[in-house]
Amino acid sequence: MTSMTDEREVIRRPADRRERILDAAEKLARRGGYFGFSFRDVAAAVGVKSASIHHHFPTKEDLVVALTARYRDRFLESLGDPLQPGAARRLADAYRSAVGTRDQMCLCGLLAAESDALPEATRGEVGTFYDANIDWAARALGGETERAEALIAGLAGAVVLARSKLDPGIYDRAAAALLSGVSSGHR
Amino acid sequence: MTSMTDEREVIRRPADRRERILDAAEKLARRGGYFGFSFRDVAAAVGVKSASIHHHFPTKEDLVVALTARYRDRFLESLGDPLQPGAARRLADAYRSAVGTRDQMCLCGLLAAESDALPEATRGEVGTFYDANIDWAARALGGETERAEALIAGLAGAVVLARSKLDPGIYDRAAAALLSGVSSGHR
DNA sequence: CAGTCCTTATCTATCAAGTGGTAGGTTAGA
DNA sequence: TCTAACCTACCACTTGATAGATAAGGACTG
Repeated sequence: MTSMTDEREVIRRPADRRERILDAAEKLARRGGYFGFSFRDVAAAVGVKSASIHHHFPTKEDLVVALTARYRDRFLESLGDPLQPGAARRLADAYRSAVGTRDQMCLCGLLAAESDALPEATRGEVGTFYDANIDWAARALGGETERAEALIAGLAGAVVLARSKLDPGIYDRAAAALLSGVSSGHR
Repeated sequence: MTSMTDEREVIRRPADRRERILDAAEKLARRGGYFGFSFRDVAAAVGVKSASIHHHFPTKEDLVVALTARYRDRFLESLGDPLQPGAARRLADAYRSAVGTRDQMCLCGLLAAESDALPEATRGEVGTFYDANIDWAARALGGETERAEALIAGLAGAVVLARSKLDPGIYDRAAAALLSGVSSGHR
C-alpha cells in the first residue's frame, strides 16, 4: 500500500504536479495567449509559488512548448483513424470542442495567430500541429491535400469567428458548409 | 507661407502625430497582439516618450479601439462594392495582403483569437469587423449568409495557417478551394 | 500692435504593480 | 544521506498610468 505509487491524498503529490501545472497553464494560455499569462498566474491557479513552476519548466518557452506538445498529442489522439467512416465529421466535432466554452479557445489557433512574436521552438510546435492536422484531413479526404488545407483553415477560422461573436451557431453553420463543399467538389 | 498648415519639416508636426502613433501601434499589434506590445514600444517607434502616447490615447484600450476601428474602416473601404463583378476574388485578395509579409498578421484575426482576454470595447470592435465582413460577403454571394460565414472563416483561417507555416502557397491553395467550393456548391 | 491667456503637445520624473528568472534554504520520502 | 519538490526572498527590469513643468501657437483684449 505504501509501495509503488502513493494513492493517498496527502499534502504532496509530486507525480501529477507537473500535469496540474500544465493544466493550469493551458487554461490560461487558451485565454490570453503567450503574453497573456504569467508564471505567477499559473502558480496561483495550482496553489504553489512561482519558483516551483520554474523547477518543473525552467523558462516560459519550456512551459509553453510542453503545453503545446501535450495539446497536439491529445488532439490528434482524439481524432482517431482518418480512414474510419465519418472522419470529416469527427474532425469538425474536435474543433467544435473549442467553441461555446468561455476561455477555452483552441490553443494552437491562438498561438498561430501570435506566431510572429513567439520563441522559435514554440512556433515550431504550433506548425507541427497544423502539419499533422492537414495530413490527417488529407488522408480522410482520400489524399486531396488542397481540400484538406481549405477544410482545416475553415474550421480553425470558424472557431475564432464563433468565439469572437459568442455565437456557436456560426461554427456549426460554417462547418456544415465546409463539409458539404468538401464532399461536393470532389469524389 | 506661415499661415494655414505649416508645411515645413520643423520639430513639431502635431497634425499627423496621432496617425503616426496609430501606424506604429498597428504594426506592433499585428505582430504580438494586445499583450505583445507596450506604450514604450510605440513611443520608441514614433520617436517620442510614452507619456505623449497617453496624451493622445489615455489608456491602452483607447489606443487599440482606435487602431481597430481605423483598420476595419480601411479594410472595408478597400473591398469596394460587393455587387461589382469579381467581388469574391477581391475579398480573397484583401485577406491575402496579410500573408507573406512578416509581422503583418491581420489585426482582427489576432485580436479575435485573443478575444476572451480583451477589454470589452476592443472585443466589440473586432466583432464589428467580422459582422461587416460576413455582411459584405453575403451580398457578394447573393444573400447566402451561411456560405459567406464559411468563406470568411476559411480565408481568416488560411491567413493564420499560411503565416504560421511561412508558406503563402497554403493561403493561395485554400483560397482557391474555398472560392470554387462556394461557387460549385450553389448557383 | 503688444500683452495675456488658453489650449495643445511634449517632456522629465515618478509610481505601484507585475515580469521572468535566480539563489539558497527547508522538508520529506526513497 | 541523497534528491526532488517546494519554499522565502530577492533581482533587475518592464508595465500602464499619473503629476507637473515647459514651450509653442492661436486667440482674444487693450
